[in-house]
Amino acid sequence: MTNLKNLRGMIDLLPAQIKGWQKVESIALEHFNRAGLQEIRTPIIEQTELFSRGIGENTDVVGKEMYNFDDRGGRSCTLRPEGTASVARSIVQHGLLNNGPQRLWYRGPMFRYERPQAGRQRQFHQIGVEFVGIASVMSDAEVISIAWDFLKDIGLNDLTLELNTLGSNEDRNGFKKDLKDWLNKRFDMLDEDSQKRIDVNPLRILDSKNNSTKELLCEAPSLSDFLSKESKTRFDYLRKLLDNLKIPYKINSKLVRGLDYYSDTAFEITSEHLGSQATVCGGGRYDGLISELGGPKAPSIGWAIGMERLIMLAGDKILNLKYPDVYVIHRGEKAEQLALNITCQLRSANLAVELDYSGSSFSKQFKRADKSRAKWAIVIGEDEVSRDQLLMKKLRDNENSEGREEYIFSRNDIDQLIRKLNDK
RNA sequence: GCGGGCGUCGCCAAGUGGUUAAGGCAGCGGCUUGUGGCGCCGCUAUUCGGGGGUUCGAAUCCCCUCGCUCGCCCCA
Repeated sequence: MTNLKNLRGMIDLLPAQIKGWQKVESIALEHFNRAGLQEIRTPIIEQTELFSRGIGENTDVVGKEMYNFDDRGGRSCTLRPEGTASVARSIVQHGLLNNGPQRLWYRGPMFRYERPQAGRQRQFHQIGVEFVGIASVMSDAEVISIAWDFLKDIGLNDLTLELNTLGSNEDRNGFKKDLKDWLNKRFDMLDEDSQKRIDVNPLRILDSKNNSTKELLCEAPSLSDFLSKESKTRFDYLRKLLDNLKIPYKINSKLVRGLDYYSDTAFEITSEHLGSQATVCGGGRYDGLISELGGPKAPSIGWAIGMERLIMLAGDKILNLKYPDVYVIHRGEKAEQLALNITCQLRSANLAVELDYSGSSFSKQFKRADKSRAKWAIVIGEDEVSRDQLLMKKLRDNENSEGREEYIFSRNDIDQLIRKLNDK
């Protein structure tokens, strides 16, 4: 055993698990293609400033969870903790909005320096969608429905869509001021965490898990009283659109979300089967981010799904493993060459073929062929080579242990063999 | 960042201070030199995540460190 190990929270995805990932990714791609989205890929390292400005200096993500380092030129760099800021930067930098609104998706690793636990790693993977430059409430509903339909299609059932509106920045600022005053008057009754947050990020206190604070907050001013008419109308309309789409949701007025750039629509999709990290998808509207990063005014909305959590929920449902169609057994030098040729020819015909490399006895090779769960074996030995023939034999045939199906083909008649293989 | 549990072969594990570290699965070889799924036989950890210490003696006790896991904070 080597003493080289993975870094904490950085996990390997081993071959046995990858099938599930590929399946999920291919289903996602289908959904995105149908919705007419385009993929964007951005670097996993950015200037630190992008995140501190984009996500917000006072958020937990920026304050204590980023992987920062100085490169050899002394620039402060950060491994991206999320995807939206990078996508926004890229859009601004390349002027993509000159071509009209952007409807994009992305995927890739994200990094957050946190203590790992179930459903949380330091390197994890997100797949996300961003609609940039679209203000219409329709886009809110559409973006949510893309996530919802995708998760349904993966086979996830007991999911909850939690929905809230954060109002416009002005709405929130007014509310923040009132809330702060109200909280300061009751400073001694708050838990320690919340006391620290009053000036830094009072909204997050609403989300407190501390019981006495929770109780106290029942009396607190409510954001809904500060919502502008526009924000209210927008939220009501979104609800109506979701009702029409038959997407069930639960209003959660405590849902604040940890990134500063959100405004108006905020949502999470949660599951009870994830342990304490219940959120599988999180997103919301970020109307100010693009201009904050030096771009034009471009109202936007998006979400991100945590792949690891999604895979955990999906479990074996998505697996349906693919076994080889054919296992090629051979013995002798000439047979070996022929076996390799046949293998490649069959693969060109779109068949999944496994070739034995062991050089051991036929008996052993047959055992391995069985283990591979292939449907057919092709046997090439000295006899076959001298007669220019191929023997094809049915595997995994439990019923007839005596007369198992066998076919002999001429070496020059591969097409016929392929036809037989495709028969069933 | 804080607090619990854990770490013995590729996997699942027994062993809790006395000397050869059970067992099962998988793997490899044989019974069966060209024919399979069963069965039987054999092989596979100089070593117990890593380092240091206590001891005549440590996988077993102590310290440090790395990793995993669960909870808090927060998020995907």
